[in-house]
Amino acid sequence: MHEHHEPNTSVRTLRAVACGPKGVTPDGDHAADLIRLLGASETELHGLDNMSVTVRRLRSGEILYHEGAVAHSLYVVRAGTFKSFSTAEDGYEQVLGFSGRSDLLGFDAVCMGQHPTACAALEDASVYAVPVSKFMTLDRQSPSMHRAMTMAVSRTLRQRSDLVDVMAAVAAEVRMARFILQWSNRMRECGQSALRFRLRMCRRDIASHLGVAHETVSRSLNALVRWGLLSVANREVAILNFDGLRALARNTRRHVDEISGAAAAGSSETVVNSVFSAAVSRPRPAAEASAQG
Amino acid sequence: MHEHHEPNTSVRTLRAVACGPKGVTPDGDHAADLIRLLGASETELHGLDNMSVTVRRLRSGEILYHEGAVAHSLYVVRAGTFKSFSTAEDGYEQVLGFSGRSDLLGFDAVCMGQHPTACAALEDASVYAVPVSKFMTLDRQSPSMHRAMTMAVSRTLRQRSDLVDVMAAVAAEVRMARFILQWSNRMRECGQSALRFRLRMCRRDIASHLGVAHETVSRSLNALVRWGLLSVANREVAILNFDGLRALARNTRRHVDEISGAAAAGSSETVVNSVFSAAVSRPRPAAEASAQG
DNA sequence: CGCGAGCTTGATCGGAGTCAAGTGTGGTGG
DNA sequence: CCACCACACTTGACTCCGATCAAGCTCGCG
Repeated sequence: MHEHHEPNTSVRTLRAVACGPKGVTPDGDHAADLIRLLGASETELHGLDNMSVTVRRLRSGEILYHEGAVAHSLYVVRAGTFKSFSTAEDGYEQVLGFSGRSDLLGFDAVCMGQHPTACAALEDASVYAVPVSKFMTLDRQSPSMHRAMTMAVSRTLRQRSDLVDVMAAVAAEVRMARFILQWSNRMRECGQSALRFRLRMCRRDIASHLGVAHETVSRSLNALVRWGLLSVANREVAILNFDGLRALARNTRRHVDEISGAAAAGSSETVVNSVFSAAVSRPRPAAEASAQG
Repeated sequence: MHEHHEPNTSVRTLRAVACGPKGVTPDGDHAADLIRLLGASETELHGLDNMSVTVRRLRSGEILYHEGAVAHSLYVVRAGTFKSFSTAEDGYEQVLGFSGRSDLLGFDAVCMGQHPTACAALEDASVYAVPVSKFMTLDRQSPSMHRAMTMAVSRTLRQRSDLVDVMAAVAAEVRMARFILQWSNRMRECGQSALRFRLRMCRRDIASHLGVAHETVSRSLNALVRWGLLSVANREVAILNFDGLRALARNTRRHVDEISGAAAAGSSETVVNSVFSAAVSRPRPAAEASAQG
């Protein structure tokens, strides 16, 4: 299960990749790349030589860090996709989030010195590694880098809220809709198509992420397809009706009105509209709403 | 709904509060207090005079910041309890977390310049407010403060994972058990009793936090009482069987074995043991577990 | 080609959402 | 001090969604 195909490739600097396992790294270049990745200006690149920014490459399925492992570094995803997860005693794996390019990993370890969660690559991937000690004094060495990293941390926190948003939905189809929309947003932020993309994770991981059984993931996806909102082929997903999807995602209650009934009976286009309107115009007084402020 | 009882008291420096017990207090002392609260050493207190750390007091139910509000400051809870939440179009309120003494609030706003979530005081409370701009250059002015704040951010991230942990549980009683345990931990960290405490939030907020209906919160709490794990009187909670509670909280699947049946039939003590053992020793092969690494 | 993992589909049943009353409980004002 | 009200909380009944168990199916890979 946890095979390490080529252990010697797990940690190495970029120079090391090019020239051999023991090469010295031109850290400055890495630091500049990292700043660029994080979207900050690179006006201040002096003093980065001793930043010790290294690159680590991982194969699909490889572990970036284990749960409970001592935290040496923070990571910024350079390529590929990761899943963060924790494992229960009985082996149940709770997926806490998926991370892609420019996402920060491992920061939740800073406060305890060890990683509270594990992280694994879902495909061949690579990350920048920044030693925690370096991060702490980052502001003095490179304010722009510090600024960028701080932003990344904040973004991480925000993404965690998104996860809650997904799990908060009561109906399985709504969870799925929200998940697809979140993934779509991420794709857009990465400059890729927001309407056609490939899910990098298996159904089981999605299930854990959404808090449903993996059979339910299949059924929910199927439902969205039947309603003409999506087209799904394996892990390839295309959004056919963006507004309809968003309307569905807005539902906060279990019963998704008559959507399922009407849509299941009819077929495609006109049905889509009914889904849209039904999901959008639900003036139900929202008994569950608490405006206690 | 959003009444501001005394607008002039909402934001003030401690100096403004000079009428308080200790008389006039310069900002530097605020910074020192804040560092102390965050648990850092206060070896470097110079250069804190222009830190602009202010104190804001809130009444029960008052909003610290609204969803979408421009982010001026970060906040560290000095006293009281807060809830972070986002509001859906239909008025449904999703509670993202509860925060207490020394918790950091508002950091998820840094990456966008405005608060993605709202925050309200659940009781009379007060916070330290640190301007975002100050935070960015904090390391140069006060490394120890910077260190402490960074730790706080990391802790915030960790707490968000805890929330996922709560919502990930399938059975309602398990969610409740995990929630109670988390709250117990917080109480302990604050130096208060981990076995007896008062929930500061209403059932409805708990429900939103756990991702269940508020009626289910009542029923779940009741179930824990019936099983002899807890005693509940209004918002006062006492943990009667800590290990049993933890055993229950470990369940990852819907069916909590015969706990409910056996416990509902019998009464208290011996039942507790059966709950304990039943919850602990469940060697079921965990079909849902994915050890895909 | 065959194996295995991932994925889909079907059948069943129990838990929890929903609706609907009731029962405190705290705050306000007469 | 009590009446009153709004709100928080509890309890019951009913229905239905989704977890669970159980086969098949598909795809990728050795």
